[in-house]
Amino acid sequence: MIKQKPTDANLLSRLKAFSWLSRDQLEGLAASLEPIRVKRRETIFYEGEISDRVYVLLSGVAKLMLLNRDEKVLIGLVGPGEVFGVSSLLREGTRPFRCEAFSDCVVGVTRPATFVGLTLGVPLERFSRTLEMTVARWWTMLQRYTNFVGLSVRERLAIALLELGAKFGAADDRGIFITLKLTHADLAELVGASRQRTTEHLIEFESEQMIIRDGRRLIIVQDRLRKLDPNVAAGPLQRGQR
Amino acid sequence: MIKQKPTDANLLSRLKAFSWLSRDQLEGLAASLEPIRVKRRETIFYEGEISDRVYVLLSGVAKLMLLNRDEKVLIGLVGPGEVFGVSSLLREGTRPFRCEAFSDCVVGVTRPATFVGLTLGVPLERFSRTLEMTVARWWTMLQRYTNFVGLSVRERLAIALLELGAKFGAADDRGIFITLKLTHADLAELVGASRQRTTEHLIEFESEQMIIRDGRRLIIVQDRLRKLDPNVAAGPLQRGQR
DNA sequence: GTCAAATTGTCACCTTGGTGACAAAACGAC
DNA sequence: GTCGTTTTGTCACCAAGGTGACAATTTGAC
Repeated sequence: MIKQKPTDANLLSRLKAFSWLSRDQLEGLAASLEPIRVKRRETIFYEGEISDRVYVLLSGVAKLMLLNRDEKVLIGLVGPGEVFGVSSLLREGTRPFRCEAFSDCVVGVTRPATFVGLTLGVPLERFSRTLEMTVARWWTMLQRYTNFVGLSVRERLAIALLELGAKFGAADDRGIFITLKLTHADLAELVGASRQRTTEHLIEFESEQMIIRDGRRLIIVQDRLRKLDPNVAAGPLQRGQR
Repeated sequence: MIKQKPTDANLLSRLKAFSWLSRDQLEGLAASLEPIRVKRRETIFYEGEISDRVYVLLSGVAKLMLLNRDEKVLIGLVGPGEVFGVSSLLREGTRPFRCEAFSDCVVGVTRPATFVGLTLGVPLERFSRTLEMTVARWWTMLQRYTNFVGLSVRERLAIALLELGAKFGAADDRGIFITLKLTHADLAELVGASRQRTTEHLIEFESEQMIIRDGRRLIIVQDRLRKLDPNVAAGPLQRGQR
């Protein structure tokens, strides 16, 4: 990455995402953005890194991707004028995705607090909390779906059960008791599989003692199920991991 | 749905999502929330409806789902203390998902402007713009992934090409010219398919004149491709549609 | 308690799409 | 232009998982 001369407010004002900002705001933002050149194929940030910067793509195209188990999933392309690296606006702090330049890019970099202060005029903490309260679900669901790509029904089912346990579970001496009455069809919908396969996998899980069935309620044995979750099994993500 | 007596600030303060709010904020919010009882299986809102309310789940469990083509996809479960129906915080205005009570629920309903005013102390418009600038990508990607569930490679590829056209396309007399040099492998990653199948489908698309290949660049013929996109083909969503 | 409706358990069959393996073609660095 | 590297085009093979069809079981409404 190579530094460039400071960003110009006029340039920003031409990007539609910023058109609603006042002249003062544009100037403040332009001044705070540190412009950086990134060449094609170079990485802008890695998954697992601490996310303490927000980025504005000034020119070029970048791609967001996830390294799922061994294969990578392209999550989306970022075009000029888009703000990305937005996980830094949440308090929880690491990047879930990797971002790399798809073509040569110029990227403006700034600090989340500055960005939020300038555009909204509210302290970052307050904004983060509001985001967490409202749109964090999108975030969670997005990570869920992207993680699901390329996984087998067995794995997706294991993950779904763990999530249910985390959200609707009560500790029990045998594991985590799920306090919902879920039919196999519900579970199937949740993981995007057919009812029949879901039934079969549940029976399999039971025989492997990953779950216990108490009538129509489920008790999940976290430790065993977690072995099926590739994200957990692989350990925390680290920069440079292949 | 049946109305209930007004919500209590003490109840809210016990929900962890709201724990950071001041006593005053909690009281304001409690006063503005109109509590409604919803019985199991009843619908809280339909996809396609105008979204002009925010909801707080006070008790029970609700489910969010998408009606994809003929089959429904369960997107996620909402537990007590969660805020949902958050698309109303964006300016663009209809519900992408359907929400129904999974068990008997008590839901607090309020207006987005009131909600944002009380929690953030900023006008809704300003907040919406900021959301659109920052986290709208999550939203878009989430809709993308949920729509992908249950679709064939052919359909996913068609959708991806349309998206690329919308984002990186330039009008051309033959269709929309995609200004990126994408390899089949890139496209394959984007739709979650193997490179080989992607090649085959592209050839198929070409022979059906849904795309034109100009060297390694693509020109897409929107009208034809769109027939493959189940969301478009079905026409705009309407309440009560089966 | 009774009975219809919903849920679960099992199968056989068949489609979709992943994989590895190459050859042909196109590209790009020199 | 030349030559190694990418990318594209094609196949045959195989595994995962969807589907329809039932029987067995459980549930819940009355």
